[in-house]
Amino acid sequence: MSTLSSSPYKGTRDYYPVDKRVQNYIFGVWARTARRFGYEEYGAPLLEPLEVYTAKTGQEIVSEQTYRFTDRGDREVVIRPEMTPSISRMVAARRQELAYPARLFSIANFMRYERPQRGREREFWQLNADIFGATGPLADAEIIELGYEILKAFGAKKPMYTIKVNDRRVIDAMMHDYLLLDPIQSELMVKLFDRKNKISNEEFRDQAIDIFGPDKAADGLKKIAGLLVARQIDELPKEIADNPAVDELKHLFSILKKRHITNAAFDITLMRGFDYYTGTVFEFFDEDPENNRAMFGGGRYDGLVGLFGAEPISAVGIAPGLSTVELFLTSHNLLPELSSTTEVYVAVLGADQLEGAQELVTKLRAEGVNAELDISGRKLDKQIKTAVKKQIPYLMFVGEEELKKEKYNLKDTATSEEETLSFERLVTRVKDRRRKAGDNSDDLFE
RNA sequence: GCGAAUGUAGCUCAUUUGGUUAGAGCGUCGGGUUGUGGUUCCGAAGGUAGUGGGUUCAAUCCCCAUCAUUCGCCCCA
Repeated sequence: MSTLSSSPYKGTRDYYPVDKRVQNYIFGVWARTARRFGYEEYGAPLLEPLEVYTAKTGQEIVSEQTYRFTDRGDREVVIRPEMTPSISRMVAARRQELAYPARLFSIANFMRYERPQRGREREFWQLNADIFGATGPLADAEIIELGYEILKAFGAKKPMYTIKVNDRRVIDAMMHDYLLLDPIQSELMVKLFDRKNKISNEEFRDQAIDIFGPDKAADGLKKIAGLLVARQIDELPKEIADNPAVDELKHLFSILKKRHITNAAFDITLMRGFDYYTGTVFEFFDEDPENNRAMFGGGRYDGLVGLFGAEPISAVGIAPGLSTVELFLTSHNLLPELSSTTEVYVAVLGADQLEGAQELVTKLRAEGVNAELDISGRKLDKQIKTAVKKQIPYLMFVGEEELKKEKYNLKDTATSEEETLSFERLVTRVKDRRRKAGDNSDDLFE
């Protein structure tokens, strides 16, 4: 007889209270920032019909990287691997009734059948924030600003990361009008650009030659070299600069500059997928040498809502992931000490005082204080150790004398400071701390 | 899907040219203190060495398979 394994399914994580605190902290910052920008929360089903994804995503991705099954009614079903198709479906379904521009966000979990790696799990959590029904650089800038403000709310400084920006139409112009590539070559070249920062210049050159073919390689390489020295939009070659998207990009950067988002820059090598993006694309990059990676990104996808039989509705969105943000916060030492949501641990001095302590805890709870009572009857030092281990901010001692005088010793478990307070003062003290700490635990559900 | 490394107590690691009962620190639990922890002292529990098979008189150690974790590739909606 074999024993059951206690480890979680491959690529998934267990969230014990200590982990859940971190998760709730991050979710709380996401939700608060999104609400501050006027976004309202929505929810969508965990399962979607297979067609929702096959319509717009590469076949390989849907068939090999999704959790899919046939339900009892012979329907092909997929566990959602992302939110964008679901929210596009929802917007299409109510396209006549929604008030535009519609600003929507959700925080949800997703599953992809992939090889787990650092910062990439099979089950993962994301914030999705999107604007529907607004075209142009103002909407694009707002979405980027939302990402910027989220990182600011975590305490991130501008030098810690950069925001790379490009435009799908600029990419198309570059591949088609400037490099004169056919669609198949373009796709390969896009992937090659995507890998550019991961491979050596020699490898890049050799693979580029393969794509161009022997006849056009020399000319093509010269053109690419010209592109790569262009760090500014103004330096782009004429064939690309004539594209209307370039003016919009310039406008976008001028808006970002007015918002003091100075760590955003044009990056011709930013590709970011190629299936449903139609305009601006962007990515937030961690600049820490230990964790130099794309954190999250987003872009404009004006064609997706129209796939659900409705007239097209423009859309732009951003999707930060939990594990990459957590890695960023950890590598820059931005994660705060998070204590228990329980605020007061009531230690009982003498087993015969349990009844009086119980009544007191009930009173605390009635005042809205999160309070836990030690019912173990153990010695005092054990009770204290338990409270400290649970990282409960306050410890309250209840014994015969305290109950008689109605004065209680309240100990701050972090500083060891202890003071004697009346019940009312004690409740005020606990609530003051809560306000100062900026309750970050469960306001998601307010 | 491909390549590499790793797998010994809850955690971090010892131990082997293959040889009695696999050790330590931290942690956990109990006690020295009948009202104060994060600093002491004493004691205890906890392991079929990831799992399965093979070689051998004998395997934690060598070989094969498998699973898991980590790193890289592919991919990354």
